[in-house]
Amino acid sequence: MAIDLFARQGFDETTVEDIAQAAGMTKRSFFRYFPTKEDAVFEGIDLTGESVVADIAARPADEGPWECLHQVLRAWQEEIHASEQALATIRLIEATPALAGRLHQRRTEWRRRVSNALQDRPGASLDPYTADLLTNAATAVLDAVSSQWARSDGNADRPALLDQGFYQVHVDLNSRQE
Amino acid sequence: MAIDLFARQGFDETTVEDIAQAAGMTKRSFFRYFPTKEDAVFEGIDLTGESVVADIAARPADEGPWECLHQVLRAWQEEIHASEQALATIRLIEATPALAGRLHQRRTEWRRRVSNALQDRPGASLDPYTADLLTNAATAVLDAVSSQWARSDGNADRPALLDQGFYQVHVDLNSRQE
DNA sequence: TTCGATGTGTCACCTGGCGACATGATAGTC
DNA sequence: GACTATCATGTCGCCAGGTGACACATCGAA
Repeated sequence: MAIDLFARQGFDETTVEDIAQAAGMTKRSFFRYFPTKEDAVFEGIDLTGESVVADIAARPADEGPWECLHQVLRAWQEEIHASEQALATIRLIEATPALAGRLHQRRTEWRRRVSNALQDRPGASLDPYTADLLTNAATAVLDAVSSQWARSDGNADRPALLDQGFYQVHVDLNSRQE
Repeated sequence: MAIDLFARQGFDETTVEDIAQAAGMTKRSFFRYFPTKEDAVFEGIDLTGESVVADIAARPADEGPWECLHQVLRAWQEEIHASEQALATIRLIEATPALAGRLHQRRTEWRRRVSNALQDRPGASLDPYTADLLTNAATAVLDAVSSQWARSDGNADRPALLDQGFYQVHVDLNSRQE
């Protein structure tokens, strides 16, 4: 709904009242559904990654954390970006700094939880710094995948890109350099 | 100046008029110095990385891109975070989503330029995706360093953390998995 | 029917941010 | 020393995002 308006006339140029009116409600009501104008863009997309944390805990304990992230994120983003509007949404986000910022805010929350989930895996003995490195590196891959996917006008194979990214980037666990 | 106020009473609780008044100017004048309220926090910090791009071009051509990033960022962040207020600033940013978002916006610009600079290095034949992976992975390390440094109350050795991060994370250049 | 919960509209308000214009200081020229 | 262009700043008014308080309606349970 709101995304159509944003895509047509731009994010900043679309007021909350416009969106609300188009949806047959009041500005005040809009803010009862969405905490901010930005969040209307992420409507229906699970960015907090409830499932991700659970999935991490469910992976076999003898799997390395990097591979674990790889498998979980592969499943997760396939599910997320099955949407029709994915390309338009990504383009919109890339073109709108405020949206990129908001996405990052959500991701920050998400990363904290993922980082903790990694540390909590049975048998894992990760220090917080390494857990952050792993988590941040994973989002680095995710971001690169999104960019490349948008660059290809949505034609690239997202899972393949993700796999490639996870193969090209690795994270060592031993914190001592040899 | 503004950071003191933010640190004392919180970012949202400090209005632009407060800051302006404390600085002996008008609200309107404040916005002539800073494009947004957030930017007052980053006062004096070079986030656009003018120097980084130049430094990348100046590194020896036979150096791998990951090592190149490592060396350049090592120098860069030593310069940046020599400031007294660095810890307070990082804490403030971590506690204020809006600031984290704004920082990320700046970083996005920065990453685009760094990614291009990597591709433009003499002798480098990086595809855009790999260049993005390298750049994003580097910021992943930077972010983890900042978090860890804040976690240690500013006692950790930032350059050492950066080195460790760059050793633990690597990025392969060959895009084919073997 | 009555009651309470839930959803929505209305109104008023604060704040960040911008555009337009006025004013004052400052520096440079004749 | 008077004149003027320039720049910084103040003043005013406006828009839009976001919140709190309150009223009203609808609907299901008792």
